[in-house]
Formats: sequence, structure tokens, C-alpha cells
Amino acid sequence: MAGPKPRTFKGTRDFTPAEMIPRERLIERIKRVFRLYGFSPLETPALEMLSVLAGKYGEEGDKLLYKLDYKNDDFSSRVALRYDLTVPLARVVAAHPEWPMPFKRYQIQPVWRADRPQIRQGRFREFYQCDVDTVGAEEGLADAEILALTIEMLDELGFESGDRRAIVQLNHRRLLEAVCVRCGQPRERLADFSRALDKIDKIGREGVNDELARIGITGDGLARLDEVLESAGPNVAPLEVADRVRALFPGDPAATAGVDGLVTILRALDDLGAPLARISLNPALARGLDYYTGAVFETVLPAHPHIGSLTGGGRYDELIGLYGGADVPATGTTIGLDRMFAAMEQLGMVASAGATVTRVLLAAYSDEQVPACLHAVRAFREAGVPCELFPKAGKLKKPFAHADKLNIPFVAVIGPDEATHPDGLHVSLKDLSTGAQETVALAAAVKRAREAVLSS
RNA sequence: GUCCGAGUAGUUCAGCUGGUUAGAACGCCUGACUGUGGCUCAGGAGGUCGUGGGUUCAAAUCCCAUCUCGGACCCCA
Repeated sequence: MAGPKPRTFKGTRDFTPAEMIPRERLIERIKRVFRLYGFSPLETPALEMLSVLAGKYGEEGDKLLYKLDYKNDDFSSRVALRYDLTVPLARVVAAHPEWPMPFKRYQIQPVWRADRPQIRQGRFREFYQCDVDTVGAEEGLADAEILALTIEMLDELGFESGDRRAIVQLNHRRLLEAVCVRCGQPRERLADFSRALDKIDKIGREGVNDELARIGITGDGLARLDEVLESAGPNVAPLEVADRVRALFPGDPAATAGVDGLVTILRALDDLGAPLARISLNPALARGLDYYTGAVFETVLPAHPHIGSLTGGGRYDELIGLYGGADVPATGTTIGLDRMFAAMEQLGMVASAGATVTRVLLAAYSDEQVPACLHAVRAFREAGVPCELFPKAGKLKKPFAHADKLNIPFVAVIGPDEATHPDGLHVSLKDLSTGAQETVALAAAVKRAREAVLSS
């Protein structure tokens, strides 16, 4: 008679109150920055027509789509769980050519990938993305704004210095294309080439050489790649890197377009007051998704390479046009909420908040005091203090132990003495962190609890 | 998709080369404390040792299969 095991599907998980409380706080902080930059909320369905998603992410991405066959064999009715939030955005925008441009939206929703989960890396099959995108603006300010916002958010969350310091890496698809050609490869090999190059942080220059050898780049090609990689370095300012790279490609249209794009973005970033020291122009950065056409960026924690990128994005000027209308330029980034949260947990940046939002637990000494307790509960709630009555009167040990376990800061007891106090209803308010307890009028107790709640 | 490692109380694990009733810590419940948590102390509940098969007088322990979980690749948030 054993029922099914109460487990979640591989790579998915429940979020307990103890996890949701800091998680919601994190989401609020991210949203606040999004709104500050003028992005408005959008939501789209979890399910998309398969035809909308297929072929947008590259070979790997297509394999990772969760496909559903809800009417057998009818291909036109096939649907899939969304893989990211960018492609759904492109669909929405393509469906509304009348919308005023630029269109700036943020979107915080789960996405699904049929991946092999790896918890320590903050990698799941169901995870939340927080996307911000600007549609209808050419390369430049819009991209700079996305990056400025990214840095501002990272700093606000505490990824500013020491081993928590996050770096935003920046590159450009056109430049990558030029580098590929420079190494003697046809443009068609760009995907293989970039994939190999992108691993440089993980497997080092030697490893990259091995990979490149496999696609036929050796000797001279490697030397020409070296010149490009040497122009960047951990302590070289991004604009300096841009100058050096430009000098390596005189008259090359792709490289010039790429470098020009990057320089425009960097100048705008500087004008926006963003710290350029947090930007690293990395000619090896590739990013996997097919739809990027211009600048690409991602955030890494140099001190914690195993965690993977915290954010990732780029410009995709040709994606929206795939839905039949005109091309509309667009750029944006994704904040990986779960990866961010995993990083914050591993770096001790998440304060354990306890498993409840309740701040005051009312306890009745006996059933006679329950009405007085309910009266008090109402008073706390009217003052904005989250509060509840322990449902069983008597045995004060129970509510106290309960409050202790859930980290509720205050217990308010009402017994015969408090209920029949000559100066009106009193409560005995105990601060569980200090153990201090005093019997005061209800209004005074509410005031004290309110002050404590506001200051935390 | 490829390659490793692990599955024993609610949780984290111990249990050596097979040998009586399978243990610890933490957690949980009760009491010491008939108006009060955390600390201490005394009790208590809780396990078909992932599942199926095999070897053996005897299997948590050895072998095979299977499922699940974790890690490294690949890729990505």
C-alpha cells in the first residue's frame, strides 16, 4: 500500500519558507534596479508553440528543449516548455509591430532545460531567469544601460570586492568572426572556433590549442590568435584593449564594426557613471546561443570558477525578424536567479531569516484568554506587525518552543493577570533573543514590536 | 549524450577483509519545570540496510542487474 515516493522531478525543487523568504527579498532588490532603469514588467506563458522555439538556440539548445506532444502526431500542435525568456519576448514583439519603440521590459519567470543538473554549479532543469531587454534601439546606449544596470545590481547584492568581486566580461560577435578568419578559418567554423576559445578560463591556453588543433588551427593560426589574446589582460583597461585589438585588424570591416560597437558601449557606460574597472574586454568570450549578432556579455566570479556565469546576454538584431516581420534590433541580459542564489549561499551572503514571516506569536494561558488574544492579534496586525495566535491554549512551553524553532522574535502571553489588569488589557511581551520580558499595556507592546520590525 | 562515485533512522554518517537482537550525532516526542523557548539531565518513538536476483550454513557487508542521487565532461543561467 505504499504510495508514490514524495519526490520532485530530477533537477527541480521545492522552495521552503526558509528559502523563499530570502529569495523573495533578492527578487525585490533585482526588480527595484530594473524599474529604476525604466524597464516594465512582462510575463509570457510557460508553454510555447514548438515552432516558435525550435531552431533559435543552436544545436545544443534544441536538444535541451522539453517537448510536449499534446495531440498525437499533429506536428502543428506541438508545444514546448520555454527555454529562455528572450525568444518569447521576440515573439511578443513580432506580434505587436505597432508598439512604440524602444520597448523596455523585465521578466522574472522560470525556464526549463532538459539538462544534466549540477547543484553545486547552481544548475537545474527548472530555474528562474530575470531578464531585462531593450527592443528597438541600435547598438550603443541600450547595451551600455544593460551593463550599467548589471553592475549596479551586482554591487547592491554584495558582489563588489574581495573573493565576491564579480566581473562583467564583454566581447563582440563581429570581432570574434574577424578573429576566426584571422586564424585561417572560414566563417562557417565560427561556432566550433568560439566554443573552443571560450573555454580558455577553464582549460587554459594549452587546452584551447588542443581543441583548436582538432578543427585544423595550428602553428601560424595559433600565433595570430596569440596576438589578439595578448592585447587583453586582467589589468588592461577595456578601452585600451579595444585600441590594441583595432590595431591588429587594419581595414578589416568585421573587426572594425565589432570594436566600434564596443567602444561606443564603453564610452556610454563611462558617461552613465558605471565603473569601467568592473568591465573586462575579453576577446575569447563567445556565449553559446546562436541568436547573438553583436555585443555579448556575461558575469563571472573570478575567485569561484566552478559556479559558472551569474548573468549572460547580448545583442540579437536578427531574432525578431525570424517571425516574419522586419528585423528589429534588440539587446538584453539574463540574471540567473538560482545561480546567483547558489553563489550567495556558498559565499555566506544569505542571512538565515528563519522559517516564518511572523514577528509576534500570541499565546493564551487558557481558553478564557483566547478572545483577548484575538483582540491583541488584530492590534498587532493593524500596526503592520505580522502576527499569529498559537492555536492551542495552555502549556506555554509549546508556543515558546514553537517560536524558538521558527525564529519568531517575540512571544506575547495573555493570562488572567494580563486580561484583567486594572489599566486595561495588558500583554507579557518577551523578546526571545535577549530573554527580557515585561508586562505592558497592549498599545505599548504593539509599539515596541512595530519598532523592532521596522528596524530589521 | 560520455566517464566516475554513492545509496544504512527525519538528516549527516559509522558499521574493517561476510558471523548473534544494525549504531552514533543532530532532529523529533515525553518528563525534570502545573504561566515561558534556547542550556543541562532522564526516558521514548523511529530502519523490509534503494529495489530485484545470485553466491553462502550465514549478506548492510561479496557478485550481477535495475532504479535513484551526487560529481567531472559537453553545454549553459
